[in-house]
Amino acid sequence: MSTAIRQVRGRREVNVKAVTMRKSKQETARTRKRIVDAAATEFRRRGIVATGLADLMSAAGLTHGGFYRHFDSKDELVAEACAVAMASTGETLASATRGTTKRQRLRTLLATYLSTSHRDKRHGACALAALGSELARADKQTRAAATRGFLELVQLLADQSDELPSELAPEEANKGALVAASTMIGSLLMSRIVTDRKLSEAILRNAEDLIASSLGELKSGAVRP
Amino acid sequence: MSTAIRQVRGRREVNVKAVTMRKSKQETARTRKRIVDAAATEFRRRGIVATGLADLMSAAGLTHGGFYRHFDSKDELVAEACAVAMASTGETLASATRGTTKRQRLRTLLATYLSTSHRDKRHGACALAALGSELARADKQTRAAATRGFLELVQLLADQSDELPSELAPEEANKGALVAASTMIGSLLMSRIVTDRKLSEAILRNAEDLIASSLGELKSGAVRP
DNA sequence: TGTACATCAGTGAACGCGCGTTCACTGATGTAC
DNA sequence: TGTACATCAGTGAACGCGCGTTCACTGATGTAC
Repeated sequence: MSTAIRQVRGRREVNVKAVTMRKSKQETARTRKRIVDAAATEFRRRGIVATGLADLMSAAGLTHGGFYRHFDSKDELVAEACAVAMASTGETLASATRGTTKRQRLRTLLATYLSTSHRDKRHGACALAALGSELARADKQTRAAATRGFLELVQLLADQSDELPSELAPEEANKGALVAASTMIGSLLMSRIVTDRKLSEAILRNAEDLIASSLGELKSGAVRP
Repeated sequence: MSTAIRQVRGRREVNVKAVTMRKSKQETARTRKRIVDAAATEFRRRGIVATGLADLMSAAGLTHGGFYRHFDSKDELVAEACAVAMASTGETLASATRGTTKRQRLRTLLATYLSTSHRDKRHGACALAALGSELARADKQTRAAATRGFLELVQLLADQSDELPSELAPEEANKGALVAASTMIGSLLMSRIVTDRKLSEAILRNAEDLIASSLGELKSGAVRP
């Protein structure tokens, strides 16, 4: 197969160098992406510090030596993997709410994030809950990626309560969403730590209910004392 | 000094063997406690996986070889250190509320937990926020210790809203406290991850306000729709 | 188009290092008589 | 009380291992003419 591809390239090389080059870069980029994706999965499964580069590279179908053709250091990979993990959670939530009515969206979003399957499928879960305490010690780039992902989650929640009275400052409007996001992350985290199954489920269910009614209240324009 | 102690023991040995033995065990126990305390501090500062036993032992003023006179494995120490860290957070919160009026207690508790100094002084901070994602991957004993600490925090919060209408089931009464505890942990965690100083402070302040008014609402007996 | 050379993604051995754990040893303390 | 022996907390060297990183090498691909 690789021979065939080579021949095709050979025929085209004089006329479409740019395209050929782009194709080559694309293949390298694809490998790089495979490594980042494997990292996003393995870091969330086992933790950042506990996951070695050799494990990671073999999860991506490569040997460890090739790592430094793509990254300057493990830290660089951590930052990228974190960004990818955050984006994939964002997409999961966005696609879960797609096709539901505006009214159902908040409930669907909460039910997805605070589900037992999200709790148990850690390798694909929200990186903030899966890696939180390690992210707090990570370098600036990684924390910046995590911050962006967090703000996306806040925004997604704020979008569900945009029927707020317009006289409220946008900062004020985001207040409930900011706390709701922290509650979701904290609840998912605690549901994983706790050794009692019923308690674990109560944490998730209660958070779901309280956020729904709390943001729902905002939605109907109720003002707190 | 140790010679003097020995002489005293020498004089007593015939009559009070039991006491002499107890004294010896006490000294060993004190050393053991020093190791656990150092671990509780260092784990929270650097993370569990990232902290080596040699670092830990030298932080306790010992060399690494003596570790296994006190513990069977690192995991055993992790579980104990986690329990100690959780207990110390409980004491910090309890002593902060001591001397304040019943009415002020919730606010004081929230202000203490969600303060920037708690955010920044990680080595003495709440283990659930400082070690959360590592605790979720820890063995059963460690997670059980974390669970006990979490439930204590929940109880402490529930105690501030014990003026609830009595017809509510105790389970229902704890619902708000359970979510409030998760919110506090999630907020403290996120305030550490985020790269924007103002955002970090907004996370803490907003959580404080919303929990205060949310549990305060429960306190006055208001019923949600 | 064919040929000679350059590039560079990927391999696998090797680097020094720190990890958790083990062990022979020490010396202070406790025990027995 | 004094003496001989046992215990055991603590030391520091050593174990095998996996870590992040480097490097000489390979071979497929791309480039130049």
